[in-house]
Amino acid sequence: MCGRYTLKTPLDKLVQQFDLTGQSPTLSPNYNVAPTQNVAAVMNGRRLETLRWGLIPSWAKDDSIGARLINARAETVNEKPSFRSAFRRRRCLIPADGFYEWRRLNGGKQPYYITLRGGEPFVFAGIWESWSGAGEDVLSCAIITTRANSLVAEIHERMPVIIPAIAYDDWLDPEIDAHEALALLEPYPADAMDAYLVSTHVNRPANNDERCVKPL
DNA sequence: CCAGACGTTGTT
DNA sequence: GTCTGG
DNA sequence: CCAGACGTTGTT
DNA sequence: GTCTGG
Repeated sequence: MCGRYTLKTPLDKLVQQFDLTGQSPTLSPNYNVAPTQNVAAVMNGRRLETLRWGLIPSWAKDDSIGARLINARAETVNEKPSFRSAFRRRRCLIPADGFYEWRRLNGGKQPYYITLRGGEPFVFAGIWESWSGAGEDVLSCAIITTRANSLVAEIHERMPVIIPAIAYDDWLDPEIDAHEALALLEPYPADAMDAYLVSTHVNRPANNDERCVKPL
């Protein structure tokens, strides 16, 4: 799955890499992006916006459900009531430069840091929703997961969907049909990725520094 | 018809 | 809002 | 994802 | 054990 990631690439590089338009929110390097926090997302029109990680369906009575809807399975995202309308009409790209997965072994857990080979920033496939149950509207999002490729499978059964640059426009286009969007949800090639063991420093969401990504 | 759920992961 | 279960 | 709380009454 | 919060 995907429950933590990093975004430490400077904004000017993201603007260049993802053809961002308009005014972007300010970003500071984040080595430990965690659920319920505000995250940067590329919306249709290539505008960078800030959304809460953990999707709050429009019908939710309160926002607490969002903490549990941090991922949506590619296999069912077009069917589940919580995700279906967002998947069909409100897709986004969530920039990152690495993500963490925990490997279970002999009752323990060790975190690994996974990046693209070369360390370039990339984007997760995301869906977003607007919730107006409290005073102001809350925009929130979820990251879509799929089966792990051969590299990540050594660590965990699932991994986030990474959208290749050639598919950015299609993914963001609300007019493409669900079938076309589903076809983009494939595991990223293992031979284009790297993974290494890191310390449990990253376990604590408040820890946000270089030690999170330091090879063990 | 109305009531109640609506999610993923991992573990058993 | 929409679907499933009773 | 992991970390941390999880309860009431009454007193300071 | 289970739920909430980050």
